[in-house]
Amino acid sequence: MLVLVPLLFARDLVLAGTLRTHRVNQTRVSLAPFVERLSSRVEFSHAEEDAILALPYTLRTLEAGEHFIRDGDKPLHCCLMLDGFTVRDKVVAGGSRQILAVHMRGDMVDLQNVLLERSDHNVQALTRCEIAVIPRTALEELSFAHAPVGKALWYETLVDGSVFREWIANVGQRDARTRIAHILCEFAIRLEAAGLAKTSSYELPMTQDQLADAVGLTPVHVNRTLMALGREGLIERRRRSVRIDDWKELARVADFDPSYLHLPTGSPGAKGA
Amino acid sequence: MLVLVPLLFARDLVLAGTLRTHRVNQTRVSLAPFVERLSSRVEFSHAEEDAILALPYTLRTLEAGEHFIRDGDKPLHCCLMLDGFTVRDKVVAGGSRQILAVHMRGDMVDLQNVLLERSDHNVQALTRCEIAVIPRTALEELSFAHAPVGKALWYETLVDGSVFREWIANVGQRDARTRIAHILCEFAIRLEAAGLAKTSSYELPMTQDQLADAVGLTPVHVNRTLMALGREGLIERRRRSVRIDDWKELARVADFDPSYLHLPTGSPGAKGA
DNA sequence: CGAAGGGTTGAGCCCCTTCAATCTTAGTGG
DNA sequence: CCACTAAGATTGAAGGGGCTCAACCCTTCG
Repeated sequence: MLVLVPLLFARDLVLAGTLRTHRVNQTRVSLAPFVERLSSRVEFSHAEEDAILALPYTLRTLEAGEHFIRDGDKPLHCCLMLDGFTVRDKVVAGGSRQILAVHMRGDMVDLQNVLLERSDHNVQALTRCEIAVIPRTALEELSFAHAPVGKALWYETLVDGSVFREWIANVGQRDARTRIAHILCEFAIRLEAAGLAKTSSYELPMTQDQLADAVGLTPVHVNRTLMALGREGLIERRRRSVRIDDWKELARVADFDPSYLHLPTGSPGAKGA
Repeated sequence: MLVLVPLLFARDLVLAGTLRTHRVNQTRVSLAPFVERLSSRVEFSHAEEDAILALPYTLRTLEAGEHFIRDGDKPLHCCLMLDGFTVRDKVVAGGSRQILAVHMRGDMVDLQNVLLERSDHNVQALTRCEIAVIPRTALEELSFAHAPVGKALWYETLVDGSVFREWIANVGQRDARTRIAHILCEFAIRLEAAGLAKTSSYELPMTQDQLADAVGLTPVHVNRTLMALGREGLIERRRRSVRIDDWKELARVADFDPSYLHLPTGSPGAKGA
């Protein structure tokens, strides 16, 4: 089931030529962003950094639309996003689906698999993705062998939970205009934090149908609302590309306060407050 | 700010007379249900159990409606529910609020405060509550000193996250009838798991206004929907008391599958599948 | 150049909201 | 024991935000 794809991963790394011959080196390079991400919140010793870099993993490419984990599976691994976008979703009776979270480079998807045996939702690739597949047992052992690593991973799952809470409020209480503006703001901040775009301008990683599933509206109404936001001069769009013309006003309309993202201090999230 | 209330706590304990003189004994008695809860998922040694029981804490009574933590606070403690009900909620622009979670005896509220510095939501008492207030530093130290304890607490927060995901799907995709039936089913299972009621009959811990805030509907529509569920013979109500006449049918209508609650095996959740 | 996926727009409808009134129940004080 | 009160539950009527259905358009790609 797991496929080694040694030549296709983190697109901005230029070490492809050496990968096949330097397996250890490949390992160190691929998980390095993971170490950086975790260490933005917890201080690591060199030994701990090395332990993270020594985690066993398999590189894998997912095609757009491919399901990686399905509701009810008992996954034996977690995946670290190296490139591309994935979503987590649930399908309810009647067949409609709710997107629960969108993940991008640097995110650890489904870290709850470290401890929860059975997955309660699907994980699907939005775009072609490169992921590092890490056995749950390795993550569990590492977490408890090195307390700071465990702390950092626990922290990640707590932030996950915080975003879920904001999403409950988003779909539960806000009208379409506010709801969509809010998710546009969230993407802006998170994409910039991940080094994938500037807050003022980015490529939306999803279609309007998918956006609709994320905010609990119909695609038709998402479209009308996006058009309206454009007409009001808050954003400009051309297909998937989004430009935020008036960040402050959009954030106001969106009722957006980035503190729920719990970004490390110094991140762009600060500007949104 | 923290008040010792030595005579009012876990109502089914009959040791009130000895509390003032046997501080150590009081401690052990009050956190015992906490040990039991955690050990349903992780195996503890005697030393670990003792370490949990030795956690410092303060007993406190909250009056109905009282806010315990507010959005933006930097809480230095977590609270273990000994009796009563609390909710976590967020208030959005415009003033409407979304209830994010309902907590009952045995639940550890706001365990994310162990690592996240700033609270992103409020915690409010629904009814009069007895809680054990535990310093976050004590929980953090314990978690990393005793890996199984850390594992159990991490587990608790992951289950929290799983419930949040289900709530996103609930408010995002389901119609009023399904949504309300779903939350009634969730309460039934959780109340029974907490030993507070039978699945077939329980006391709803909230008013229809509060229920409305939990499911993202108006109180008026919640009322109409409850009345309709009653007319259809799925439930019977008299004020807050709920009796489920046809569990299987209600669960079907609710699109309810309790696996998202990740209850320990052997819990009543099994029957809902 | 044709097909396919996704974006855009219109018309009509319905679920849920809003506003407002009435009813029920529990609690209080005389 | 009963009036009084307040909180919460219930019901009605009317309106609107978002849905459904369906058509059309635009871009990309083979």
